[in-house]
Amino acid sequence: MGQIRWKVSDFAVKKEPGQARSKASVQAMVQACARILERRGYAGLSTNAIAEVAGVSIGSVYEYFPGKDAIVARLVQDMVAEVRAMLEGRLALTDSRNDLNSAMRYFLGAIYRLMRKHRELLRVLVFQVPYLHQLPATRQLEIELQQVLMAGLDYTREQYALSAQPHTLYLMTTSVAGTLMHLVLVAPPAMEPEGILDALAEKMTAWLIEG
Amino acid sequence: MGQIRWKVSDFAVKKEPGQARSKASVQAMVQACARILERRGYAGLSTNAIAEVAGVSIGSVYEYFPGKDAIVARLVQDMVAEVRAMLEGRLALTDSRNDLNSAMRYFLGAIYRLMRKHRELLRVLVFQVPYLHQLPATRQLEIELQQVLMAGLDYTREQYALSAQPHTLYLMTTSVAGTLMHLVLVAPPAMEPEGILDALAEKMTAWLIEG
Amino acid sequence: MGQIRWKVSDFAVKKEPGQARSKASVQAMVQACARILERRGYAGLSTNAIAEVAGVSIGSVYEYFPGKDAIVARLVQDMVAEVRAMLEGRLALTDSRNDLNSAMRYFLGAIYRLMRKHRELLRVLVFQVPYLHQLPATRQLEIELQQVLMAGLDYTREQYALSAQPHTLYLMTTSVAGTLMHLVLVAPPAMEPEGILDALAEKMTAWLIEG
Amino acid sequence: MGQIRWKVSDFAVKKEPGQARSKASVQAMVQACARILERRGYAGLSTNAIAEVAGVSIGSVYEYFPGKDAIVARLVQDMVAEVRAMLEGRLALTDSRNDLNSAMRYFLGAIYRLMRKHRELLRVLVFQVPYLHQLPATRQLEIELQQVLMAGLDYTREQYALSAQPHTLYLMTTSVAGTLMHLVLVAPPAMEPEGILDALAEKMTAWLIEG
DNA sequence: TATGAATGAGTATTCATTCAT
DNA sequence: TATGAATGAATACTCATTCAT
Repeated sequence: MGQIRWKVSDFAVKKEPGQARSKASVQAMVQACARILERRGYAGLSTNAIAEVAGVSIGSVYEYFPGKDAIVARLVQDMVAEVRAMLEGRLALTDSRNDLNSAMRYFLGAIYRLMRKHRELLRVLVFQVPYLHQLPATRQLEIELQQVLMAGLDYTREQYALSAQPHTLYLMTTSVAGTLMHLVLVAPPAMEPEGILDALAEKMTAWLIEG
Repeated sequence: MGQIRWKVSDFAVKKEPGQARSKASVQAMVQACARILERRGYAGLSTNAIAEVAGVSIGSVYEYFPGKDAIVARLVQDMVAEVRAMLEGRLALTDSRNDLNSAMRYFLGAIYRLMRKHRELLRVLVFQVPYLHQLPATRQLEIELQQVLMAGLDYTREQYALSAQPHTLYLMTTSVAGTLMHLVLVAPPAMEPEGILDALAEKMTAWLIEG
Repeated sequence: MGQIRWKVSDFAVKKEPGQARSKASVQAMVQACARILERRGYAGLSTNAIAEVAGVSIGSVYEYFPGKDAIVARLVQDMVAEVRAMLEGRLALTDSRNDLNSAMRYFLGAIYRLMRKHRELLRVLVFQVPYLHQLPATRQLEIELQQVLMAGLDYTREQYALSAQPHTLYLMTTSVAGTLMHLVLVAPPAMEPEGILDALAEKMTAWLIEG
Repeated sequence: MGQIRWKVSDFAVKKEPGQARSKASVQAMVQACARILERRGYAGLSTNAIAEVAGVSIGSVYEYFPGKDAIVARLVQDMVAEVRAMLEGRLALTDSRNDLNSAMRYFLGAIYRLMRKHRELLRVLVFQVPYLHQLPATRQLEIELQQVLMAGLDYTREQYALSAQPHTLYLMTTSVAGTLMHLVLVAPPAMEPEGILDALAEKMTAWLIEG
């Protein structure tokens, strides 16, 4: 019977790899986990499969992780780190003083491309991993995205006469998330995304300025 | 090993129940499926569990369904039928000629309440059932929602000077979906939904009218 | 890591066999368990081995028992039932009024022969099964043996001028148990048991009569 | 699959520790083995656990012992040495010429207290370690106990008119063993042991003198 | 000598599915 | 039609043991 509640320890690592060889093994397991999720889905993920694809023994898997879910958690953590690094890099380069709409469009595009890059993995994580929302990394990402948004908002508020209503920030995040998710995971490839992102950026900017 | 591709026959019924008793059995299985999904998640769903909860023998399950996924498919079909019935009922009662914003708000509220009612089941279906988007009923629902929206749009277009841009309809559906999903499945109960739905309706109406 | 505390449910049967075929399967599993314990010891007992020796599938084992310990518990239960049946049969046949020493010798011999019969199985149960003393059947047997002894004592007390001291009954049971255990499980076969049982019966009778 | 026959080499040490540090490591492993047996039982004993509790590496364990059973063997050896030392010390202090019953009582009490001291460890060794009776130390202890008893008997035979029958010595050892085992490992703590030991000593002395 | 990462055979357990009754 | 006993492939996880450093 599948479990329905998860303990923090399900997602914790057992032992941090010390030597270089250990680090490589752990990395191989996490990568193997990603490949299997993409190709076989969460139901096709097993510790034995991870060991095989990673080229390590099953014993080594349990040396470092208490079970497959901890490897998934680590994978999500790594992906969140990638998002964070990308956002920080972009933020340093951006100058939203000139044009709020351009800045908005720029970020939407960046996030869209990152999601596209991990399309199949993202699909499985979102639509199949039952505990995704309980993972520390997921929770942390949501918090950080809010902070980035709020910081950007405060920053630009000085430049523009921003008059966002109370719920606008919430509607923005959920709307953008809904659109990007559909665009990346559901919409047919035929649907041209650039125009949609243009329109989305425009509308979001309008929400910010006009309230 | 979990499968990654599903055939149409995985979701088909084996035999339509003829007698009243058979109908009751099938209904019991579908209801049992719903209860187990809510309480134990997709990983906790098994054909044996369905038989036990439904109070029928495991043999009977395979008499009517090729496997558990066909029962899930049937459950989704029933839920889609419920949505459809609700929407049709609402549409008949609504007169959007008077106030586009009120009509919009009215529908958002109706959908929100229906989603709330099936909160936990919806959560499992969306975040755990790997083949949800491949189900005929799911695909059909998306098409019908589009049609309802377009029909409503055509109807109201005569009343108002609607000037929606090419992508507006797409952005509306994805934004509304994203907001409702978050509101129902992710947001803390403390977050007061009525105000958010007010704001959402207002913004969506504005998109329609102002383009 | 091996467990150190056992729950009652570890020893309970999952489902009572109803049909004749089921009963035969369960009996085959219990017999297989006995054969494996005799030949390979408790460390060599596994659910897979039980299934193989019993000629049933591993699935069937778990159909009726939650694990191997429940099968061991059932085996002990059956053996206790055999002891009980033997004792009751002997008691009905015995007339201790004539000769207390003969009656004592008679019972010691009967118990000794039963223990001899299950020599290797008994050895493994006593010296290897960690939870033997926690089993309901074991506890029950101890209680019943005390009762039989006390009843016999009360009965014979009327015939003889029995003057057993307070601790004599306790010393009798532990001494007899110690001697029989050693005789059956430890002593070399060369050691002629009949003479020892004669001497033991004589001494135990003396304890009873002379206090 | 657990083994059922043990070779002498399973219980032999690989290498005698030379330096002081090595001696300390070996001692730590043996002590760790005792602690684990007490707390987790034989099923909870593993070489990895021994290494961890002893604070040495798993490699070191295999440097000095061929496996966990050799460590158990060494532990039993140490315990037997403790019994031997205790007995020799007691024997030197005892003068059984004055009172045979007092001497008997004295020894029973000494052995009882030693068994009490190692109660839980003794329970696991006796009821769970499958090869306990095959261990050289165990065999040696049985022989020595017989010798001590015989020597004491010869010595006291000169003082008293001892007329023990052929099997009396055997019955004494098995009865005493059975009673002490039950008193230490099975009987509830409520059962007052001193009175029982008094009665046992009295009866055993009587066997010696009266035959 | 000492370390501890890595190995992999072995064991418990589940669950979709079949088929004799 | 309905039943439910039986099957066995698949999966999670442990632990004795080796060997490169």
